[in-house]
Amino acid sequence: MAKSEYKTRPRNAIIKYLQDHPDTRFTARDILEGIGGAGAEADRSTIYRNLERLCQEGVLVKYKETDVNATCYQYSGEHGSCHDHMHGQCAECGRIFHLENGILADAAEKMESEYGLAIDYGKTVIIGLCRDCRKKAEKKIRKRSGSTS
Amino acid sequence: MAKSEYKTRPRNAIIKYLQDHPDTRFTARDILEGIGGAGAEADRSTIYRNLERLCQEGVLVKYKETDVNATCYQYSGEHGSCHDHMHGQCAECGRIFHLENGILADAAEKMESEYGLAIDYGKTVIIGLCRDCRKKAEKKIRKRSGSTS
DNA sequence: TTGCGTGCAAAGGTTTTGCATGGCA
DNA sequence: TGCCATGCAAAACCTTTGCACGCAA
Repeated sequence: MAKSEYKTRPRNAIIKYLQDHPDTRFTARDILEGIGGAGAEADRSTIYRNLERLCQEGVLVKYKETDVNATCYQYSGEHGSCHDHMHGQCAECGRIFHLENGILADAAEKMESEYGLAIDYGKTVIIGLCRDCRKKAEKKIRKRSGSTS
Repeated sequence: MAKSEYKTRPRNAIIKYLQDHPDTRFTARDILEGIGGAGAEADRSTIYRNLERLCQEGVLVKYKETDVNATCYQYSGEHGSCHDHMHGQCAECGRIFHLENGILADAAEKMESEYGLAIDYGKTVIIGLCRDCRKKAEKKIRKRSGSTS
C-alpha cells in the first residue's frame, strides 16, 4: 500500500482521531473539532486533503447520507479496502457493521431473477437499527407512554 | 395523501419535468435548467421547497451519491409513499427499483441474530447493476479485449 | 537541500432562510 | 378576501484551489 511519504503533526492528529473512532462515521467538521478546533492541529484544507488521500489508500471509506449535510467518512481498520464484504449501518448512531456477502445470497438470486438487478456488495449499505439503539428507543417509548406532549 | 394545496405555474412545471423523467435521477440544477433556466418558470428556492415537499409527500425519493456534488431525486411514480417496500438502484444509470420487503426476509433474520442489526427497509437502498447496464458493460469489455490502453 | 505537506485566503457550488409580493381557491 | 406559494436577495455551509512558506527526510 503506497502510504503517505511524510509523517507530519497534522496527519498524525488526524490518524489518531480515526483510530479513536473506529466504529463511527464522522465528517471533516467532526475531525476539525475533534482535534481541537480550527488552526489547532490542522487546517480545514489539510483535513480535506488528507481525508481524500486516506480514501484512495483504502484506509477510509467515504459516503454521503441524506440527513447529514456533509461527506461522511469511516475508518476501515483491519477490514482493509472493504472489497470482500458489505456494510450495514445503524441509522441512529452511525455505527458500521461489516457483513459477509453470503448473508444476502438468497435475496441476491431473487433480485436478479425478478428485477434484473445484480447486487454490488461493495456499494450497498444496509441501513437499520443496532441493538443498543433499539434498546434506547424502547426506553424512550416506555417513558412516553402515558404522557401526550 | 395530503398533497399540495395550490396548483401554481412553478409547481406544474416541476411536476411536468418529473413525469418526463420517470426513470432517471436528477438534481435541483437539472430541473432548473430543464424547465428553462433561472427565472423562467421557477426560482431556485421554489424548486428546493417543492422538491422537499414532494419528498415528504412520497412523490419523490431523495438520496445522495458520493460522486455527485448535489442531492439527487427521483420520481417514485405510482409507488406512492414508498413505505411498504424498499429500493434498489442501478449504480450506473441511477434507475430505481421498487423491491418487496420480503425479498430480504431471510437475510434480515440472519442479520439480526448475527450482528444485532434490524433492517430499516425504508432507508436501505440496494445498489447494483441493472440488466441493461450490465449488457452495456459486457459489450465494452468485449470491445476492449485485445486492446490494452 | 529538495520537494512534499501545510496554512491561509479566496472562490465555487449547493442549499437555506427572511421578507414582501402575487396569485389561487 | 385570506392564506399559501413564490421571487428576490443574502447568507450559511461544505468543499476545492492557488500560492508561498515551513518542515521532514
